[in-house]
Amino acid sequence: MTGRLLDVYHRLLKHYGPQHWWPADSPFEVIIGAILTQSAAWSNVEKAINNLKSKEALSVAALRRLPADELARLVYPSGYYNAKAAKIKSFVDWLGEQYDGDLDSLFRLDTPALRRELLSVSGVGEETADSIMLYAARKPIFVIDAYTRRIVGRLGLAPQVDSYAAFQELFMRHLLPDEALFNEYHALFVRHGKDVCQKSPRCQQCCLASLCSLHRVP
DNA sequence: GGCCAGGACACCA
DNA sequence: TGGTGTCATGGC
Repeated sequence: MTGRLLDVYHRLLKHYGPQHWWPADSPFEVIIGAILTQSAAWSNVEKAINNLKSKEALSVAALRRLPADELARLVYPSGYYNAKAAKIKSFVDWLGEQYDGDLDSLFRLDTPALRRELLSVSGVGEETADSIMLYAARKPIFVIDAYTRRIVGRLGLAPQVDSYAAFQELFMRHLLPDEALFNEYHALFVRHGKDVCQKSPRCQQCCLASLCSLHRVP
């Protein structure tokens, strides 16, 4: 399995090149982006983040001061704006109260403790927590998203149990814990998912077509 | 006009 | 425990 997973990775990397993830100027911006991108197109998240930057609201202190309705207005383009404003509020209030607003002290926790802590925050689920750990705290943990599940499924590599943990285990068990590898691999899955696998007919020309179960003789 | 996008959570059986 | 509804804008 290790060889197959690395083969897929190298094919994607060769085809698309490095993705330079996460597209953000700071670890804190990664976190806000991770919340805003929940079930949203990244182009819409960029608009919301630019709104926050233009109001100089992209900091723990500024977001804690900002009234919820005003925050909702700024993140409006990313959709679910009331829900996402509440999630951002819950995160920055929690970070302020528990860690004095200091991300470095949060990120000093070991990986299991950090994951538990992040999951305790309302609005932070498994994918968001893992995205924060990989792309903001730079911990070697594999992020699973809808694209990853879809592509892994088409490759015929999906685990028996259809759960986040089972998909994550597939990568964590068979790959060495390598933050740079996990960073690039997940970014490539997303790139490939956007680029090709949303449109299954085009998958015949995609760089993974020869591995894909859609094109194997049953 | 319909579908989907780098999910999470409450609720119900 | 697993399925379903809700939250909602913007691009194609």
